Amino acid sequence: MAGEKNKEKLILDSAVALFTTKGFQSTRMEDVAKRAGISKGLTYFYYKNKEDLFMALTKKAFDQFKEEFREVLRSKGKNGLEMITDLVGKIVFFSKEHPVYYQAILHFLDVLKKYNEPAQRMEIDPLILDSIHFHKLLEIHHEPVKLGIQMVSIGIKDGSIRPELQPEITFYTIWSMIIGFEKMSGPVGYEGKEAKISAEAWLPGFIKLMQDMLRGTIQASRPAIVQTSLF
Amino acid sequence: MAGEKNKEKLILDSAVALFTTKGFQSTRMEDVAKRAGISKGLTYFYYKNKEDLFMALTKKAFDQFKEEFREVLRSKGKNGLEMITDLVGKIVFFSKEHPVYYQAILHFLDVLKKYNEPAQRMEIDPLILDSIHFHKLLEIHHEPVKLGIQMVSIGIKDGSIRPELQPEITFYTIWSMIIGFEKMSGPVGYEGKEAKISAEAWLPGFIKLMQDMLRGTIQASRPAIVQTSLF
Amino acid sequence: MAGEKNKEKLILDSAVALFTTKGFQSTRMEDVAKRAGISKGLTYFYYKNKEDLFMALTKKAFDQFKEEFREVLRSKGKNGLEMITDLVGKIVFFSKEHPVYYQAILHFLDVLKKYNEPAQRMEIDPLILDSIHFHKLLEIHHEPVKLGIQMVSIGIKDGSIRPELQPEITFYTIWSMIIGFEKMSGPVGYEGKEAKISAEAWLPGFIKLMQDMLRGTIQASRPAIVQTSLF
Amino acid sequence: MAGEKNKEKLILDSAVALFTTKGFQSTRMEDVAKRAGISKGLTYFYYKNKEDLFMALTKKAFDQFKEEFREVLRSKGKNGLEMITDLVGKIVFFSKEHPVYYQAILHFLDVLKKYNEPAQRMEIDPLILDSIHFHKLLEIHHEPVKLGIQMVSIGIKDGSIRPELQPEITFYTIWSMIIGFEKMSGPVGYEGKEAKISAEAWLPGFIKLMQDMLRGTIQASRPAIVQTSLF
DNA sequence: AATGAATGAGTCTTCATTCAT
DNA sequence: TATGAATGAAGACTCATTCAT
Repeated sequence: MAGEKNKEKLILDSAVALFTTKGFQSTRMEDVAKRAGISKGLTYFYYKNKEDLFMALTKKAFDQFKEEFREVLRSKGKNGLEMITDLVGKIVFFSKEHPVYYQAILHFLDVLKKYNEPAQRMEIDPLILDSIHFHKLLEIHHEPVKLGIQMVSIGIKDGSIRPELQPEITFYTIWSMIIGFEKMSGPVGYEGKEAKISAEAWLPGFIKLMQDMLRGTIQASRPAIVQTSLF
Repeated sequence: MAGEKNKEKLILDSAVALFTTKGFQSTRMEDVAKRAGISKGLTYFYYKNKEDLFMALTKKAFDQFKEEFREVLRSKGKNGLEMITDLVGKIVFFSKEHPVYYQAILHFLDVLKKYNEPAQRMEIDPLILDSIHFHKLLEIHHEPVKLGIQMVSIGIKDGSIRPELQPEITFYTIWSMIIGFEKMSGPVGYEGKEAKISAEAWLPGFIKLMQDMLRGTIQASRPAIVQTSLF
Repeated sequence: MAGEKNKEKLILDSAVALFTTKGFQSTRMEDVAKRAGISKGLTYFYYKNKEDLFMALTKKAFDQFKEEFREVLRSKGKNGLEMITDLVGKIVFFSKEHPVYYQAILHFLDVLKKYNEPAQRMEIDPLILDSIHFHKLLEIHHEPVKLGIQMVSIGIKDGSIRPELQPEITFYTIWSMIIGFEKMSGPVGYEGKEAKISAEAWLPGFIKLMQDMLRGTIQASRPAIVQTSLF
Repeated sequence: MAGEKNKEKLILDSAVALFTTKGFQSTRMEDVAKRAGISKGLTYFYYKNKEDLFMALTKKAFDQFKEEFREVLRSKGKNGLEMITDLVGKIVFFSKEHPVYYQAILHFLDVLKKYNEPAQRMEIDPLILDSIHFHKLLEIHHEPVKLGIQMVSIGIKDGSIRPELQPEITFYTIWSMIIGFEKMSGPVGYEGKEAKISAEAWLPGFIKLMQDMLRGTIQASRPAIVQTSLF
């Protein structure tokens, strides 16, 4: 039937939903199948095993993630610094909207770290190394980064970012900041005796610091560019 | 006998060693016991269950982590910015020397995020919530951060850090950068066709960017303070 | 194939055999599976857990038990007192032929006692309360009793049982006697210095006493109705 | 110190309390020790193992049980039937006051049944056969019964019980009834759709039936002797 | 493509019991 | 007598994966 989603996608969507609430480990393949409205066996027809399914999900996460970068690049009338600022907002939003995708990306970075260190490569689950989706990821994982670097380059050209900065190093640093920001929203949100700031209060300050870092001069007169539309 | 370590510590050390090579999931309690030279049962005498053992390990990780912060604060003759710079180096080093401790800390941040979000608190493994060590962690996890904030304050006072910065926000942002830096050392190290920089090449640039962010003015004449002794 | 028993029944039969010789506690699920000629996992496919399996067995015990009552009621040409007498013989026989079924029934009565006492309901193993078979048992456990009460009513109508007796109280009392009789066959059979009677010698006297109780008059001329065919 | 109960008794009391609420299986030796205020090891000094402890408890149960019989026999001015009636009330009360003692007695009867059947003797837990208390029980378990038989004999002599009854068979039958009565209070108490009588309503009818059985003639004019003081 | 019964390796955890002190 | 750390056998249960149909 025309209106019927293909099974492969059905399974993936089911996995996303379940991984979101129960996590990868605690989600059973049987439940993935049940939620997708198919049999357990069929799941294994489309995905070799649980890890393969997760790698497929990770691949989709990267595709979606890259799309966020593309959208920023497509936006007209913005300088490089504004693009980067937009991007930060988009990624923070992305991590809230698609927590599983975001976690999958982080997980892939961990695997990649081991993969790039010959001594640790053997510690990676063989099922992951087997997955065709993992190998696709090895090919494409840098694409979002490439787009990000492009934004920094644009910023340097249009003067919104300090000319002496190296685009690669700069963008990697920006992404680092973002990744860490997400991790830190746990302790920051703690309403206990000693917590001073909340996650919401932190974001503008965080973005401003990043902008200062990129601009290199303190421009108190010109307020920091902060998205508020997203939250 | 004087040379005899107490069993509790023996177990913890064994767990650290095994978690390092095999990971938490793949490590069997039986192996932890075996490596510690004791019986399986005794492991459960000292730690309620595997999660409790991991929480104890996490507690130790935080203690050790805090010690790194303390050491930096103790060092005489350094201004705030230098302290922060030292700290970054120390943490990067710490994550390499004690990867399990570092991972345990990151894992705790994830749990904490859920813990602080009432809707997600129930998604946390009950065994974790049961652990006395988890509750100790809730009490002390902010201590390293507090010391870090202190460093920023010192930097502001001694003029090495821009006076208009808010210490809390600033330090959280710094820590974010560091956490992200570690995560990103995976893709960065990728020697594939498109990778431009290596992790080693990134660190100095990363630190310089951070310093620029904190100093707020570009001081081309005065080179960035970069530890090289650590690597 | 026609001759192939379904697995569910195979497991139950295996459990009956093993519980008979080793008891519930000492029987391992793995052995149940092995004896049934299947894998351990399949056992858990059909029965949630060991308690669930035992409840399923108990359900079957009640069904079988009820069948004994039905058979007595179906027998033509017997008055109520003769029916009751038959029933006693059948139950005594049943307890010898299917000791596990009999024990399961007694065990269920113990659980039921707790279940009916709100303060003790929480002392029941949660796995039992979870079992769907337990809830079926709650629905049907009174059915054999109902048939027994019917027999007493028949006896009252046909004059073989004293008219002033209340059927419910009377039948419950009869069943009590039977249950106790089984329990007591232990000490009675003791061939030690002080034991006076054996279980075999007791049964006829036991039945006669019961009949006297029901008839209410001593009819020395008419001998007591005792099954001898069963033993 | 004079006021200090001896440890042996302390342990036994602790066991009684714990077995009452959690049952034998679910009670851990450690908890028995803790509640007794002593160490786990000492428990094993006084009792060889858990089964031995339980057999000691059973022995105490029989002693106490026998005391109930003695009290009835000591009471002056009662005929045999009245004594039996008193006894029933006392036992029913005993089972409520000391549920663990009562269960221990029933459990012993089950073991005894196996013990008396050579083919099943090997199915008995060897630890039970090892227990010195078990062997004491083999010596004394018939004592309460002996006293009960005595009561029936008295009843026959004083004319309150039918002369043609055999004391042994008769008393065993009475005890059977009582044991069964206790078991049946579970289903009887069920307030569901089909339950006709409650446990409280049943007891008087039960006692009357027993009395009718013993007396052998219906004496409508002389009301049944029913204890009410106990409930 | 699709099903779901069947498999069995994998592990945590409990607890009665012992023994050095 | 008394302690409590230490042992280790025992067993329930899960779940990814397979395969006959």
